Amino acid sequence: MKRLVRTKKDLGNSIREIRLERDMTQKELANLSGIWQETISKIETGTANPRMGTISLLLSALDLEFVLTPRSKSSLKDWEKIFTNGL
Amino acid sequence: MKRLVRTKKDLGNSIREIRLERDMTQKELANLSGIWQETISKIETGTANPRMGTISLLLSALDLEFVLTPRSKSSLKDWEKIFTNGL
DNA sequence: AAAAATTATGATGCTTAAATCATAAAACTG
DNA sequence: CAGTTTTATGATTTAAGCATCATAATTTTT
Repeated sequence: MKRLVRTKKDLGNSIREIRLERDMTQKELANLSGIWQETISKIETGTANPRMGTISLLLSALDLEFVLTPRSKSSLKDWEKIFTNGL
Repeated sequence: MKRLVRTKKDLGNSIREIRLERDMTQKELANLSGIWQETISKIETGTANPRMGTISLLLSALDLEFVLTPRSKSSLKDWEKIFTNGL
């Protein structure tokens, strides 16, 4: 399943999903990545606005990477997302 | 051509490449994204460690997105990259 | 080469990410 | 339900991002 990441909310949701798929706790991911559990919590909930360096550590710990691609068309138009919270 | 982004250096290189492919100046990208030209310069050169919010604005301006995927195997082993600067 | 445009760099100020500690809240487990 | 684990939150401190202005260095154009 393809995980698109455009916003910090997307990022947090994806990281949480993947972490859980692997039966990992935030503490375990924290140990692996060198990022604090508290920080991971804030990133996953979308509270934080993490730096690229922090994101890199998490990607590395989860053995993930970004692939930069042209945006796929969304089923929702941008103006519709204003109402559905999809953006 | 697939652009892998693992580090802030990767990010800067990719953004610059794509910007140039589109014959865009940093100033133009700045106007489009709302990020200052000076900041874009620092991001492209890998000097800065940008926040996800900043990255999002650039992705949006360039109509790009990240796809989160398992890491592809590199042709170089990690220890080799230490010598080739590939990391 | 001179002029113009583009990019890089350096400083300041404000804001905030992240480390760190403490603890509260929620979700499991026996 | 009590106890444990996991996750969330809040405060404090330090470091750094980003806006902003100024200007230097580089590249492009004429």
